[in-house]
Amino acid sequence: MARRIKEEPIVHRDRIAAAAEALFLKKGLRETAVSDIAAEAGYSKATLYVYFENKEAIISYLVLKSMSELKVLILNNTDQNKSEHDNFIGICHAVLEYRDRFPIYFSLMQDHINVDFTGRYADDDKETYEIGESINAYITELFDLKQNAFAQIFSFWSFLCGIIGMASAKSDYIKKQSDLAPDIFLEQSFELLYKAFRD
Amino acid sequence: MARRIKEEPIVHRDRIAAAAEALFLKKGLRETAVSDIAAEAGYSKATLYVYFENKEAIISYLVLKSMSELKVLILNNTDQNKSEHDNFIGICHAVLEYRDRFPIYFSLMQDHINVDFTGRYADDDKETYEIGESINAYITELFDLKQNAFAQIFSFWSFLCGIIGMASAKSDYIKKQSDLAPDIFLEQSFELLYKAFRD
Amino acid sequence: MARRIKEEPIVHRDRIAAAAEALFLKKGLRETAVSDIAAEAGYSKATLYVYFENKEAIISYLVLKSMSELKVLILNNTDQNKSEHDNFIGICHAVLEYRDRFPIYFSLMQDHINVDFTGRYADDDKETYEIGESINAYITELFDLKQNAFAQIFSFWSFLCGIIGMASAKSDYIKKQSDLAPDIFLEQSFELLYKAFRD
Amino acid sequence: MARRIKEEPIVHRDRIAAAAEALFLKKGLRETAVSDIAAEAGYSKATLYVYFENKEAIISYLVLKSMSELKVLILNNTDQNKSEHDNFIGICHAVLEYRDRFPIYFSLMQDHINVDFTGRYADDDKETYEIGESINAYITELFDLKQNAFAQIFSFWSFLCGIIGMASAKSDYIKKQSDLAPDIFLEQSFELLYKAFRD
DNA sequence: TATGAATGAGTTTTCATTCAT
DNA sequence: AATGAATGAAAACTCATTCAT
Repeated sequence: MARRIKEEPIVHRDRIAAAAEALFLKKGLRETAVSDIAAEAGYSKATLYVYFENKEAIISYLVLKSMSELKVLILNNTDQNKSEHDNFIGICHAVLEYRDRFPIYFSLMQDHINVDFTGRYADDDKETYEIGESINAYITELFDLKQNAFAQIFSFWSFLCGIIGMASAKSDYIKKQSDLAPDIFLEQSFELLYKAFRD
Repeated sequence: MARRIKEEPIVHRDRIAAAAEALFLKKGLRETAVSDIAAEAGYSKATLYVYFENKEAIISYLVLKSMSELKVLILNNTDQNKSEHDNFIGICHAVLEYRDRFPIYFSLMQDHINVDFTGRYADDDKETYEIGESINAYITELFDLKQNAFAQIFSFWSFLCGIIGMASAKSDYIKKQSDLAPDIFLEQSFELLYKAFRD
Repeated sequence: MARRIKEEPIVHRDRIAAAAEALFLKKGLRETAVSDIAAEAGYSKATLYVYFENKEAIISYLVLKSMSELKVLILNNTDQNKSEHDNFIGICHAVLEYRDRFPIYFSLMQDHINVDFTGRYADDDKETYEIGESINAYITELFDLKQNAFAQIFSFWSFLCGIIGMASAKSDYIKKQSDLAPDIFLEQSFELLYKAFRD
Repeated sequence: MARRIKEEPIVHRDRIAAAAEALFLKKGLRETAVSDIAAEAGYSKATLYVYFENKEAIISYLVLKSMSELKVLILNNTDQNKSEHDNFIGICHAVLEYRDRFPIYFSLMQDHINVDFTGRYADDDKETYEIGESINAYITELFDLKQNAFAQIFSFWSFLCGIIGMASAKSDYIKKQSDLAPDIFLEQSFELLYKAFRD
């Protein structure tokens, strides 16, 4: 292909990451070959390896970027001046928006956010972890959690990811069995969840 | 190998499934090759294809069997004479036991229990679905759910699978951040969840 | 390709080994790809991996076979009833014949005959080693070596492989600088070497 | 084609060659990538190709330089006033030192010193050849060889490289089978070799 | 019914080399 | 004089699946 004008490496990384994201979404992680990503991004396979150590590093990079966006989404959907209830629901909505923007990473999260940084792509993974922790710190402050802050937040995330993940995976089933649009169903579930955490 | 005395196909299927289960558990789904399963089961690779259309069909069969066991577990952990709270926690424990027995299928559940039976291994998948429905019917009766039975049960399953799945995936993280053993943490979460559903 | 009549695995292994040998000779070890060997042998690449664990295992097998032949060559070129001098020269000739039959393995020998059997293809490599030891034992007896048998034999092999290897690699140079045909030159060198070992 | 130019380029060539040598020594020839050499030398990969036609040319250059050092080593270890025996052993030690300094090139020698100068890196290879010839001339004079000078020297080199190469490659084997440290073993072998050449 | 034999279609990764600037 | 950017070509190896017997 035509030689490119000199660009910052980050431009290439982002172009590759965007192509990878599109394909992961369309075909799944394992089913997307490095050569597919290269073709989609308009580079040769070898060039990918100039910008990313390997396939795993592309994924880590993508997870990191999505985590940053999740944080922004959460900040945008909450406000110290709002009620506890509204902030709670705001976070639920942030995660919902996140799922719409990054359907892949949503299901990845469970596997990719680890405490174990012994892997090789530790740089990105560690940063991802730290953003996650900063989100948790923000929530702790927002709700003025005292006791058991960690356990409460961890439970909350688990429940929330559980319901959003399942509702996404089984939206047809929900439609078939109830008359609720999946997102209406989710609104109800968020309220249910709120009951678990208030007082 | 020596020709076997004629046996019911189901015997072969179960033998193969048992071998597959052991290997999936030890090495994971993708990492277990069909030839590994054949060797473990004492058949030739080609023979597997006599009893199962392909690898995916083995998984479907296994999911079906595990779903049956989940139902048994739930029946064993609940009792019409117990309190609502105890039955609620009983089901949570049933799923916990299920995760201990079938860690693989637990994480598979989200992907494998579908309403869409247009696939090729519909027979087993449909049966799996039906067992699931019968579990839901049992729960509806047990808690005497009237309004919104489906939505309530679906939410419950989603929350429960979310918390158990996350706690399993991140047990190290939990240990690092709190002083709770994962299963203690889960007990607390189950109680939290109970708050969401009691009136 | 047409399905083959059932044959013993060893037939396939030998067919593959023969193809590999021809290519190693023509193009060198590193320059011969597994797919070249497969094509030459008339199998698909995947089939090679049915019969050999990997490329290295093909080489080990080939080295083993050549070592067996070397032993035969040595036995054929020596005789308890002959003089020490004739047996000495007989072994030199055996190695010369060996080089003509297996030019590749001759240069491989230095790398492939090890005491270290920690490798994965230990089976063949170990057998190779044992044949080597049996050759050494035979020579010890043939020349009635008492003291320092090992050091003497090891020196002898080293000198002999040195001269034959160099003469093969530099036959043009020899022709250019002297008027000797390489093999005449070698005869003289063998006699020179004999002087080193006779008392 | 290499056109020897000016003064400055040689500085770059030497810097590159030094980096290459260090890496070849540490990781081996094939295992050292051109990009490794570039990084070690502090140039970009493309710049290497300004100073050397390709990787092979770097090796040729290195072989040339090592050949020069071998000559120095030989001169330092011999002396017209010493006995024939001492000079013989002196040369053996020179090669031993050479192997310690350039383990890579030692094993390369057999492949790299050719009479065939039709290759593309003829300039350096030819010079290497000429230094080799000058070493041979020196030895011819040192031992006052008359008849068969070439054949004697060639045999000598072959035996010597054979024993030193094998002793290096199989030092573990030597230790296992005898109680000799490899270099003690070599001293004995040098004496053995001397017997072959004295009248 | 059972299987030995074979393979097509991949997979990730590496690296020497080129060339416009 | 120097290089950033890009890549073609190849490498070793894997695995689910087929089919003649």
